[in-house]
Amino acid sequence: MARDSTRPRRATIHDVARVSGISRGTVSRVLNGERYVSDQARVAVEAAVKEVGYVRNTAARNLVTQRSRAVALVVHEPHSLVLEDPNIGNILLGTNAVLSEADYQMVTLILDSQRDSDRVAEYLRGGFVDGAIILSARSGDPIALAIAQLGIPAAFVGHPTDTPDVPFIGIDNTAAARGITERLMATGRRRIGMIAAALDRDSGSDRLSGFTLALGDAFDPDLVVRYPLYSYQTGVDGMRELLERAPDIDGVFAASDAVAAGAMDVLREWGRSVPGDIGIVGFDDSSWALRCTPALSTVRQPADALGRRAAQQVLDQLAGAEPPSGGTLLDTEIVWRDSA
Amino acid sequence: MARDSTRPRRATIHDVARVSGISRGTVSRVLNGERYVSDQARVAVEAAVKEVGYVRNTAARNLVTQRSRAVALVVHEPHSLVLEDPNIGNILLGTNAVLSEADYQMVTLILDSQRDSDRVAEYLRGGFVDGAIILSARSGDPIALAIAQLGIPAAFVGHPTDTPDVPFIGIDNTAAARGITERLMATGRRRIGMIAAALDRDSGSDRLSGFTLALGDAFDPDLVVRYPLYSYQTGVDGMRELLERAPDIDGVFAASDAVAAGAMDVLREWGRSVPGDIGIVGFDDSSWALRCTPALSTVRQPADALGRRAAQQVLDQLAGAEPPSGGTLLDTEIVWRDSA
DNA sequence: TTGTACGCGTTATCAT
DNA sequence: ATGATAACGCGTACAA
Repeated sequence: MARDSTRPRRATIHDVARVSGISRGTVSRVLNGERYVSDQARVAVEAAVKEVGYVRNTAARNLVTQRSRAVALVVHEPHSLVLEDPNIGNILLGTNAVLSEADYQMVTLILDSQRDSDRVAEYLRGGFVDGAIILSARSGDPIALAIAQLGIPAAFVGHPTDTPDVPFIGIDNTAAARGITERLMATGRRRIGMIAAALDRDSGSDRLSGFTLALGDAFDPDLVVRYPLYSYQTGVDGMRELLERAPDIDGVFAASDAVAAGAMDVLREWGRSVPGDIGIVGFDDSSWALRCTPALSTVRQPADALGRRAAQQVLDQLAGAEPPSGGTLLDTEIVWRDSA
Repeated sequence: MARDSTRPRRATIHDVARVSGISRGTVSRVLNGERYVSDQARVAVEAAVKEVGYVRNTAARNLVTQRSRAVALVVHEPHSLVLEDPNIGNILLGTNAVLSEADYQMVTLILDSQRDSDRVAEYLRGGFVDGAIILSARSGDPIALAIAQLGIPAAFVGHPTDTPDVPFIGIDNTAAARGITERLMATGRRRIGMIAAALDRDSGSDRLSGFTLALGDAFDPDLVVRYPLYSYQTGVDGMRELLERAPDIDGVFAASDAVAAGAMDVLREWGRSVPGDIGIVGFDDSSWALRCTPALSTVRQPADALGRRAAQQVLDQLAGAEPPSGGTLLDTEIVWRDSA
């Protein structure tokens, strides 16, 4: 196809060389601030650059230098979840902070459909990025596959079950869930239920495991309800279901703060006081937690640190370090407030 | 720098040609599914591709085809705002949907510091994207400058004041704010205040203008408090300030739903009933609105549509259309619930 | 239908 | 210190 003739062609090094009467090689050297260029040449080149309005084509440069100084952040969440999950934003900011500090460009790729999936895989293969960080990959993820096959430096945030080769940064959801459930038990509750969510991901199923472990013999499967998403609506529906199944329930572990918020609104509606009649705890320590009345007891997840560590992991590999065989688990912290 | 010798070199068309015994030109044709290739050649090439594990270097292809099939979405929000603003996620999803449909890759660039700003400008200039969509650019934005200087197809979401050349998609904040304020006045309130925010952006200052216009002679500057961010905390602080200044206040226009939520929590704390003692309205119709008790009356902003239209605008320009000289304003809608 | 050769815009090597 | 010239990986006009 012929070049689009409506917009003027971008100036190239060629043009600068022609106008300044200096060879391309020297022009390139000036542009990159290398030594061994005369002041005379430098001045002439700089003038020519201004005259023709030259801006470097980084894509072409990358072709020859074989690197792009860009790292992809792949966000693999369907639709609304991107909006509801408070951790994503913090992970993203943490990642960006570290990459930015190292003068790498973070390129965020959002997956919202199968079609996106294929295109993102193509993008990753295309040589536009030197490495990748993947958020919450699912089982059989084509992206994870592309990464593995391509062998570029990468790290997962979260713990994908079926891609053992790539390092990951996560938290110990099981231990954290167990911890806060035990704390809830210690307040003297006898009938404790859980609103579980996102069981197709390690975070969701691990939180349920932790809950089960904590209760031990006291575990009653009827007191667990399961929903696909970590959402406010899940809390609303889940709490209603629990109250109908077991009107005598006196404690609830919600799989996330948003879920807990939904549950608390239902409790108010039903005239159950918190923490008087029912104690409730959440997970994430997101902005939801402080908005609840009473303020929510929950687990603090170091989302920002997760992003930072994942980014650092990729940077290390870029610098030549071997990727660690296993993963890294960051510490969580119980934040005890007034809801239990 | 010598090629990194630790990782094996990626296979190229060259390798495929060598292994299959077919020329590079024909290999390229097979790869692009062009006509005029014999089945024999096609089969041989496909076998060789598998054998050497060839994947196309899209970056190199872009260099010769002079386009990337990627569009940048530049999110220019400091830190926490990315997390709090519910519109951003929806705009982002709308944009991605349209670009994805047209088989364009959306590349999201997050700006969180001055350093990011320079690097993103460099990225935009680098030839990695065919166009750009800019969210909430500020005055004197270096990104907006780079866009204008570069002359690539672009569109703003929101209405930057000092970059007149680039088309924008927005809403009429002034009219919408005026509309909901008038509606609030119609409920019989006499002392109406506003918690204004983000006055450094058109959305913030326009909402204040609309409020002022609606009140007309009844406008009392003492009943307006100003804060930098559209946040829950702004609502908390702002409502306290208003109550201290004017204990007899009976109506509040909050600059966003998050602000309104903060304000309502303070009102509860102070023992003022909503809507009994005080009527309150917000802006955005985000998830905050339904979480408030009572449910918040607010202005619905078509965030998803904003993203879609901006993307379409860029695609049109990419297809050769002239950028419209002015901007496009999408309709808002008052959603009247129970808080006023 | 296929192969050859050139160009995309840049950096890197090697003389000079 | 500088200028030719060869890559980088790919598409494509042209010739065959």
